[in-house]
Amino acid sequence: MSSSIQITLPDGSVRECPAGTTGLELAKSIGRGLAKAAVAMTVDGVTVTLREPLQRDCTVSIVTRDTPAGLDVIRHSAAHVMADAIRQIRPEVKLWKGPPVDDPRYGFYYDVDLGEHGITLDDLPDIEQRMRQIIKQDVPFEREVMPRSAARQLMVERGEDYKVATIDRLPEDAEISFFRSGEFVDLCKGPHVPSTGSIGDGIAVLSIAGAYFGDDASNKMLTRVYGHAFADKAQMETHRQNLEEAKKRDHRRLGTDLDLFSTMGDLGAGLVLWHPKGGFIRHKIEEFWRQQHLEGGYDIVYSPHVARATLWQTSGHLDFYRESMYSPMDIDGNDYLLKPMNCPFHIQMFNSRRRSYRDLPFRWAELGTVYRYESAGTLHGLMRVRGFTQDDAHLFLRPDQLDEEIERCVKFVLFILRAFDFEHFEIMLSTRPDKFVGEPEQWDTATQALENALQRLGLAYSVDPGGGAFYGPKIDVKIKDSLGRYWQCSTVQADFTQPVRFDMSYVDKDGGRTRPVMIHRALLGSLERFFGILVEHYGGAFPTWLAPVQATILSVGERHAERAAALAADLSARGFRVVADVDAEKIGQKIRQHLWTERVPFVAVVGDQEVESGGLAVRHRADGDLGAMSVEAFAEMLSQRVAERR
RNA sequence: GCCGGAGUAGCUCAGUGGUAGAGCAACGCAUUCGUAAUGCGUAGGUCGUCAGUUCGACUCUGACCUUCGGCUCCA
Repeated sequence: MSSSIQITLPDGSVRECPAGTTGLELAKSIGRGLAKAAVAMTVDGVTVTLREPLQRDCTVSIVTRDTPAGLDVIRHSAAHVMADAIRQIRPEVKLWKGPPVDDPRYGFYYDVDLGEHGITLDDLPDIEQRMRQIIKQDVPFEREVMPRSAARQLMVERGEDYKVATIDRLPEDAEISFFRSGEFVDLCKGPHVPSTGSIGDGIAVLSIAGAYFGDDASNKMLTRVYGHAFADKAQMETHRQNLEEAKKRDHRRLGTDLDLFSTMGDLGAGLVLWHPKGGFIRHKIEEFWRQQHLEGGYDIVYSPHVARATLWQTSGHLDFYRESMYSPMDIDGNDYLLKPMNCPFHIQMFNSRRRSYRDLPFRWAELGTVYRYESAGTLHGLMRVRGFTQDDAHLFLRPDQLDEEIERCVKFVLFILRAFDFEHFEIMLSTRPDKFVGEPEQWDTATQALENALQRLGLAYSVDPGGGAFYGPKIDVKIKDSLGRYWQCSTVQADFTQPVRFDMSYVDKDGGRTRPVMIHRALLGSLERFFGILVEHYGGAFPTWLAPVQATILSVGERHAERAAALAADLSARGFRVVADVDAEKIGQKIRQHLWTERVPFVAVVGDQEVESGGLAVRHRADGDLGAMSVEAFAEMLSQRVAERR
């Protein structure tokens, strides 16, 4: 204690302190404001609790509550306090784990086992109330290190079976630490805030769900309680508002409100009805898609919805994914299956005649409707369905064409997504799974080709080890929905395996037979899912080029009805989607109806002034009042927007 | 598939062991109005489905279907 140590701070300054100085003391010595905002500290790169005494020369930065690292600590501590609260209400509870999570909806959870009588939504306010009490009591979080036997005994005594199991699974040399706050003690690496008061009042207990012990579906299911914590109450309030806002943008809500689609019960789960307005938007998406493919060197092909089981036997689907396919139907004594993928058909097209190296690459694209028997519990609006249309394409290449074509595909993906105003995606490189076909060397080559493409294009990506398809590695692009969930849309997959299974070949320069390489790729992924994401992305307010109705002409009074109808007819004849509203309603009501409720991009008002001038008073949903203009000017404006796809 | 909610009018929801209500939307009438809700009226429901308990079930019980929040899964 007598000796002093040198502490280097983030600004480079060095402080001389007595050895054994704690983070709390250090923070106080730097400034009161900092001490108040401090929740943990990073010592030589390792984040620890502020109660930790500093014994050696080191570099220290104080972690404050408003930083991502600080919030992580607050949320972790809040999880402990929540477990404490649940334990006070239900002493028989057995705890499993309660980490902070990186999810926009929730900050942390705790998995608990409550035996016969789980908790219900009605219990959540009580838990939150109890948490607030514990926070108010400002109980210190104290770290304790114990030998394995003592740690085990403590958990056995407290009936924490899951914690005992956790201890038993810790490696031999692991340091076993606990954090104690009052009566509550939990096996934990930490770090935690110095005392429960530091968590603050920006907390909430939000929802409950089931979760498997050990994240393994063959294990018992426990109760997961989700909560959130922020640096302060105002941020928690903002978060609640964001959740409300996201709810309003939820594609299922908007799909009903705007009459875009439905997934009504009698159809069967996971099947979608596209209503006229949703169908029209899909039509525009498909139109754009076809045009871009034809311009991009693709050919458009079609294939049937069912095929004989033998085809799926050859492709390997029956061996690998039978349980994800709809049951077979008996046709003339043969089993037929609904297609879960389009690739075997395109391969059959390739094999339908002799191919030359001169013809490659083939780029064959299809909007192919596939059926997959997804588990009932995973179905979700348009995002996860059982019948959907893939914007699929298969490229058949000479091996030397692989690198270039992969790069082309990835570029195409980005171009298409950007056309729909998506700028933020998550790119993932998925490598060889445990269950795979083909040769490891081929996998390496293909993985390298994918990685090269990402690097040449300068794209940030992460690696998902073992996340590849059974036939090859892939690049996946995910898009975020309004609730912060990521959904996979685009995919580019290399495949050396299907060509072998289907014994594909082309005639090479020297007259010999060579095996082609395949790329599977989808840009939008599933039209259903993409549409769902698009609805949320635009909040139902589709840009002019996609909007089912681009403009509504509103008559002010009865004497303007004829003129309004004529203008709508005129603009319709020019190829725009324009209707007139000549109801005897007030203009404010009509504006509200069309611009805000139905989210039509433009309204144009026709009253005495406009009848006289022959023009329109135009207003845009987002850009506001655009003033009076002639029909020609308005038509020009619409054309401009459509041409620019906005 | 698993855990836990929910299903009443087109939508959002209230309601009770004795065969149902509100607001918005729809429709009709009146109003003819200048940029985010005009008034009055009418109509609309086998209370998810099927069984069971009961004198009687929308209400209680069970199964199933659908759906919501997660978990597992996602070629």
